[in-house]
Amino acid sequence: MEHNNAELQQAVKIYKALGEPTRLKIALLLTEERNLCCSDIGSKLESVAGSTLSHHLKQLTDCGLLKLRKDGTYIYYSVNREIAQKYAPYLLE
Amino acid sequence: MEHNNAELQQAVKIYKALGEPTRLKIALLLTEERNLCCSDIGSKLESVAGSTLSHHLKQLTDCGLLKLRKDGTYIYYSVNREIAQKYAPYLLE
DNA sequence: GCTTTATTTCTATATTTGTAGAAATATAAA
DNA sequence: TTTATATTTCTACAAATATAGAAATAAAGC
Repeated sequence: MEHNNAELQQAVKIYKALGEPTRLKIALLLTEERNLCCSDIGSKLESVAGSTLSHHLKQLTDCGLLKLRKDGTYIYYSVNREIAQKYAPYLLE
Repeated sequence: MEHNNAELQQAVKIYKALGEPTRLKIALLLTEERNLCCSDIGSKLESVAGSTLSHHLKQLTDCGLLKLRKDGTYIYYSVNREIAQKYAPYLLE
């Protein structure tokens, strides 16, 4: 097994990110529909403060699970399908 | 997407279990080598108290990721490869 | 029976984490 | 420039969690 330490740490980050109900829902939303922005996602969830959402999106992005594209004031998020395939194909089912 | 609520909750549990360094290491150990008992695992990790290990193994078992087989005083753990394949094939790489 | 070994449960504690309000930053539109 | 919208950062706090020591439980061997 060639799981070096850096890869192991990334795996922990990814699984930690997905091991929380709101973040898993966000990840699933973004596999169904690409290019949603923060407020789009907020409106599809129930009662999550903007600051909380931002915090969750940061974790999902930092671990490499989400890609983002900035456009003006908006930031559009999508799932990095390669990473999802490797670590959590359940998302893509 | 047919992710019903029960399945979603299991997914959260699985990813939460894997989102912690010690537990991820345990899961990886058990994909390499089947049928290790609690104390075998303890001796392959560094400085983890028995009670802590028991706690981690419970989480990994409760979410369905580990199977166990009792034999006398020993409990042998193995990875449920079907679950791993679905949720975290990274473990099997 | 007693002793040893394996594991769990109980209890406590320090740390991490999810949450949101308020203030700050950034960009666009009027 | 002023206003509105999108997002982040700061701050605080309650809840969850990882940890381990001690006691309890369970099974095997003597």
